[in-house]
Amino acid sequence: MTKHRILVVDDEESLCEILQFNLEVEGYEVDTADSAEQALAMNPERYSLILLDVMMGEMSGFHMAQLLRADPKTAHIPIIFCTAKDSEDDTVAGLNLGADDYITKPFSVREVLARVKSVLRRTAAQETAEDLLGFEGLQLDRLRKRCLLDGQKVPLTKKEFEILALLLAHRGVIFSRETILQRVWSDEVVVLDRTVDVNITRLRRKIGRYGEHIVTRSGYGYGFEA
Amino acid sequence: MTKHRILVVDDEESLCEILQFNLEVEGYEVDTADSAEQALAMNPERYSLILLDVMMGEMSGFHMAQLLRADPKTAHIPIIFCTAKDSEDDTVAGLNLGADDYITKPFSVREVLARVKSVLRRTAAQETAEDLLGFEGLQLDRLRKRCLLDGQKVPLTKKEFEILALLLAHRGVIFSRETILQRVWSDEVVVLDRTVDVNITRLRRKIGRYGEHIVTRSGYGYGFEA
DNA sequence: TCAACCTGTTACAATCCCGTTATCGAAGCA
DNA sequence: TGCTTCGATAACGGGATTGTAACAGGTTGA
Repeated sequence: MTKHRILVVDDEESLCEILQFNLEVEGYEVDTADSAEQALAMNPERYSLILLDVMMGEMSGFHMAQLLRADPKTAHIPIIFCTAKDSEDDTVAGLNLGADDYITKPFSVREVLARVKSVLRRTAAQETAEDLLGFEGLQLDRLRKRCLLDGQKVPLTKKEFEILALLLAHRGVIFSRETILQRVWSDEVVVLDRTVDVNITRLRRKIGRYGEHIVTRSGYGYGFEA
Repeated sequence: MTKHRILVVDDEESLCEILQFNLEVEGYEVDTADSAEQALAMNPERYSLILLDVMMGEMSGFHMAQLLRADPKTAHIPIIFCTAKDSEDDTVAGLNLGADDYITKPFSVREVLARVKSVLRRTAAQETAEDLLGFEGLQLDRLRKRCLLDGQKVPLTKKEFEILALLLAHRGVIFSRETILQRVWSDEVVVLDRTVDVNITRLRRKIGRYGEHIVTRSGYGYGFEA
């Protein structure tokens, strides 16, 4: 398991530092931003968790969360809200924007660490929860890293397997090449987006008649359709 | 959303009780059976999910799954297998019987809950499409980048899709060509505003009788009207 | 060490998207 | 009727997008 990267967004600099220090002690890689604008400018898609202050200067944390959710590159990233207010309205609104948890200020460092750990564990569990992905005679077993076509083993390479798993786990959804690169390749690796094309071609050929279920939406990307 | 009913089939009574208790805490309605025969006798078609032990007395879980799949009344019900063995043969056979997931014993209660939730979400998600934009028999699915006319797929190009999405999202509003160019094309790209006309024409033709709902306001622009 | 395999890049062909242009019709106005 | 303006539409073609074969560097394993 690679190190988790966490982005802390709060306009109180001292708070950012405290959180950064403590999270880094726990073994996370941490960056901080003191405004939503700054945070959005530093490639939020690279992080596996975002700690977000609700009350900030220009742009509120809620608004930023909305933007993150609207972009397919960042829509899946878990968000923990920090809020000083404990009015129900705020909380409810925040949760509907896809917050995965929230903490009310003032909070103890211990509390934050617990929430972070819990959210990361939960989302990690979700991603591996569906070990079996299938469509008719096509079965993916994520535990055994194996693909079966009508009960017959089909040797997929790692990349092919991961791409098919991604598409199959979100049947119907169209993923851009960029998103596929980000989710299947790690963030650090830089490859051309045409690489995705080539892997899709190889994948299509290997899964026989299900190849045509991997559809191309010109200008958008690829998806798995029934 | 009505409460989900879950049937737990396992010959270990204590295990049944533990699962029943925990699933009920999570808000599910749960019944248990200690044999495949008993389970089949209690109208399995009433359940939305079946948790099935592979190794049981007379009839194996696999065999029971086969029977469930053979009956159209129960063929659609998702099944999660519980198995102590992890031999390859068992798994392969299980997959072909249409298991939606499997868990190997010993398992934690947390793990079971996660799988149940995940499988139910997946099967439910297939029915309720998100991100839908529609007017009567005309549907736009933004995630799938797809347009349906009376349930029939209509192949729209990217530009056509984006324009229709814009108009449909703001029904009744008249957009100037300039605004449409700004929103659908990016700001950098420079094209003649007559280009919009042409794309509108192509779009109108493709969406059949709904073409006339895209109205022209001479001197102003275009909009979607009921 | 060699062979087999994985995988990113490149090149080229095929497709089709879509911007431009030209022509025509409709509406408004004198 | 003649003129002008605006929009509809057909047709063309350049260029963007995609599919795919081939190649090469890297890795793995015997």
